[in-house]
Amino acid sequence: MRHEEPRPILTVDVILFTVQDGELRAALQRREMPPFAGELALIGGYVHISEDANTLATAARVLKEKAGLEGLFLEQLMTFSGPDRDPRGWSASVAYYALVPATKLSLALPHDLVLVSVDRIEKLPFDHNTIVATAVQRLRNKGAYSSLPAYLLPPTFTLPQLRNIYAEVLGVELNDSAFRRKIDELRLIEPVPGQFSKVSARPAKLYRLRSSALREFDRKLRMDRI
Amino acid sequence: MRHEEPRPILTVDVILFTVQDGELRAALQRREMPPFAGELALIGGYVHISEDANTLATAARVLKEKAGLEGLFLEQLMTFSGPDRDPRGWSASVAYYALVPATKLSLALPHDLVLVSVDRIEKLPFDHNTIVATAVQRLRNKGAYSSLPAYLLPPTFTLPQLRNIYAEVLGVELNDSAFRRKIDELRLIEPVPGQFSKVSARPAKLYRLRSSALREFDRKLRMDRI
DNA sequence: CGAATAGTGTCTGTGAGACAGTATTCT
DNA sequence: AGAATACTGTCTCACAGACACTATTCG
Repeated sequence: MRHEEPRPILTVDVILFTVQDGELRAALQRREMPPFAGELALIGGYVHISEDANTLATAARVLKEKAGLEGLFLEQLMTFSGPDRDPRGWSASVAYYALVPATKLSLALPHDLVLVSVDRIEKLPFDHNTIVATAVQRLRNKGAYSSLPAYLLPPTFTLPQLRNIYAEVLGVELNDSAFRRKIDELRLIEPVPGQFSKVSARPAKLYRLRSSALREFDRKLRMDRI
Repeated sequence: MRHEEPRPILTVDVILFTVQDGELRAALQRREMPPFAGELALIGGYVHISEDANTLATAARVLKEKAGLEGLFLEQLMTFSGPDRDPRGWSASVAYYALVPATKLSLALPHDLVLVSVDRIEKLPFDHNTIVATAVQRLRNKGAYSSLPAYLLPPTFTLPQLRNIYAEVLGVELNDSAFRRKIDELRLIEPVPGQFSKVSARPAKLYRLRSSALREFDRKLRMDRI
């Protein structure tokens, strides 16, 4: 019997993504407490068994308490574990990733949050570099066959904006007419009647997601031959 | 500060899949210890922080100790958590799924393991019904665009066997010539020179996976319109 | 008017389903 | 020979990329 073994530490980490200035960026926060106090790391925290219904609730609470953000797309990534990832001892961290439109973020960006391009992230404490890399991979992969990138846009958006956000997430250029055809077929979005965006040369129709739920396709949007 | 809060319980559960008699089945085991002693449940156990390098190692150890199986395809599914899923208190279970060829299993099926069709699983303790349902969904989904179903076959197999295992995992019939074309294009497999299977009317060429790693495609094998 | 961006129409190559037809073994 | 299963060839339709073309606004 090994009932005497201490229990592992259980934490939650959140990778908060946004697209800003045409770049996919992740939010990092300067740690207040040890270990690694003062260093930039993922937003995270302990599971509070007295108040959290599950680790998803922990992630949502941590996002609210530490970044002041609510109502975001939030999904479990995977769990990272081991004896050495945290100096306090054998630990497991359930990682979540969240998507926030840059517009929502710019209203009130918390002072201690830094947005860093995912291609320019320095060495982070714990195994946070691995976690971020895994999250980026998941986002790029899932972005190619789901409505996921749309959660990086405000509730209403134009077709060029949608195409650009997909292109930025996937890191490729997208054929405009093929993209329109595909999005049309999939019936992902619907026009907002009578509304036009006027930020560019010619006003563009405004659309919104037809359903707030994440939807997946059966083919990838961009099918680069391997 | 909440340092006084007790830590959550951390366990690992494994959904062991096989295809037997043309059915996708999951392994269940009668529990020796409370809670729910004597009931059928998923194979699982505590993380042993003194010996497990991470929860993947826990899953592999549990599979070996409780089912006598090693060297299987084994991948993390997701983590399930909450205050009520385990009567012992707030707990998190990192779920893994494993694939085993029926041939390997029939050599020495542990006495206390039961294989149940995933369509006929009764009420299980904990939240194990949810875990199994999630695993089946993942297997069906990922099976459609990866070499995953091949891990349900022995190291060498024929093309009809491969087609059947995909069809059984996906729950659909597959067009034979389209399947051959696709598998050929993807270069997933290579012939084993001079080897033939003689179980059916006409001997069939034997193949093996070209790489032991899981490979994904950019299109689903079967594209049922939604 | 021309620049810039939004949106449409059409040609073409490729890939997948359907299915007929051929090959090889067994009884 | 005929049944059963393995394998191949071909026709056709649908879909995605390419790209030219039209539309609408602004300076």
